[in-house]
Amino acid sequence: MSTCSDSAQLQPLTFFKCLSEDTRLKTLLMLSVKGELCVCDLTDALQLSQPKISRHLADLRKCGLVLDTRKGKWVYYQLHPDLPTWALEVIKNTAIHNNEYISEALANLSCENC
Amino acid sequence: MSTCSDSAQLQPLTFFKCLSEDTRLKTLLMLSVKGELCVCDLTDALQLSQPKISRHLADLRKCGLVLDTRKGKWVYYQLHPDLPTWALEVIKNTAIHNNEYISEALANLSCENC
DNA sequence: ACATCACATACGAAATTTCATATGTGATGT
DNA sequence: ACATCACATATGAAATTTCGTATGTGATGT
Repeated sequence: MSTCSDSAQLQPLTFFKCLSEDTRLKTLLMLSVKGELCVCDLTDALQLSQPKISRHLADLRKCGLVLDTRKGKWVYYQLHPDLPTWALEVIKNTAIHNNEYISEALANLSCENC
Repeated sequence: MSTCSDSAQLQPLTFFKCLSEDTRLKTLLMLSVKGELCVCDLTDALQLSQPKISRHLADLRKCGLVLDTRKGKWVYYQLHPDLPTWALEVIKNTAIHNNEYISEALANLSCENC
């Protein structure tokens, strides 16, 4: 991912580059299903190292796809409320029709998020 | 693009990797608008070298996103009729809401395709 | 038979992306 | 003041992707 810190309107190519990597795609689909998740939820769900998750979240943040909110020690991520409708629909549409792609990760979440 | 010659069901990650490159994304969006285009239409529209277009079309073909049909000297490409509905909707949804992204390329098409 | 046209593929160099390791930061507890 | 927890970032090596040049293939025309 090239760092796309252009605060301009979301370009389709930028958007799809964000979706073209396994960790980022699963993160976005899970957020669309779960509403919000913290970094440690994602490391549990995806069974990946914390820096790896963190780096990809930074990419998504720079492109404006996710919004982070600090709550005490934890940082919670959600799909960005200002996401263009077409982009949000792509994410939701993909999540709904590809359940098996994220079902294992969702199952790894501790029950408080279920 | 890794050559994804798996004839299995289209995986979301595979699909979005196809959409994560400028030439491939514009090609798919144009095909969704125009129905079918030959290689030379695409070189004209995108102002790119023939081998470059051809290589990306091969990627899209291997992933099952496009279908090619020979008509005399020309090879025409279209979105694959067996594309899952969710994937087709992603492409159409993106094309409709990002007109400016492909408008210049569409304008470069000779009138027989307009 | 030969040339040409439209397109496909091989190959290697260059650019980009990914990732693990190491280090930094800010908030909280003692 | 110090340790720790949850997370962020820098760096460089490795893997992957991209692209131009050169070459191959099949169909058509002469």
